[in-house]
Amino acid sequence: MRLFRIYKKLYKFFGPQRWWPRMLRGEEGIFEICVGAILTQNTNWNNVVLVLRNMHEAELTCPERVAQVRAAKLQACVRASGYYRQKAKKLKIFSKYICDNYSGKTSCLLKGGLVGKREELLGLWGLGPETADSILLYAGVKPIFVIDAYTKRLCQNLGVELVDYDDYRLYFESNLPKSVKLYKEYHALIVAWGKLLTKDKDKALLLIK
DNA sequence: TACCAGGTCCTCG
DNA sequence: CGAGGACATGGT
Repeated sequence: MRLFRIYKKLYKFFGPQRWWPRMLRGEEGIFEICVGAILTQNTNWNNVVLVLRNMHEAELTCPERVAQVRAAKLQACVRASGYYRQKAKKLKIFSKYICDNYSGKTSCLLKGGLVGKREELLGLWGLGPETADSILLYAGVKPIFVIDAYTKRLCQNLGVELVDYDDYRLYFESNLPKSVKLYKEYHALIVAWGKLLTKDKDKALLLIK
């Protein structure tokens, strides 16, 4: 298993990543993961942290509050993570979905089937496959492998060229043990590797040889 | 100072 | 479909 061998190398080099990073626990912690997953779309995590702090101060830590807060106020909170009008709208839509269908309990993600929930999330405006899968894996604790831009770059360097998002996902899922813990850690390690790739390309490539 | 960051949606051919 | 553009801020 080549993918597992690479995983072990990355783990040995970078150590445990402890994803998903968050300040809150319990119900609010689950919601915070979903919010972060939306905010980090094509955006540096540092900017996301600024927004999470704003939202915490504004007590926007549950779906009910986000669904009800004035759009202009939410936009102001979200500004630092970029695309702030779109992202405020995405947070509203996701929050309303949780409120209307699951009584505002983001922990609904922990229950039910993976496939059904994935379809629901993908049906929401603003949630594409990576965001939906991040939510399912890290908030819903469901065994689904998250594919991001770095994962595709890793594949490129392994000589694996696929087209569709799901083809990449199934490639990882079918070549690794089905484990939430492994999927969480591996995705986080790939991001760490991706960052190294931009800083020191030779070192990053050597690491996966 | 350009360029990039843990994507997604929309439009047009 | 698929390519191309829009969305936006903060760090280096």
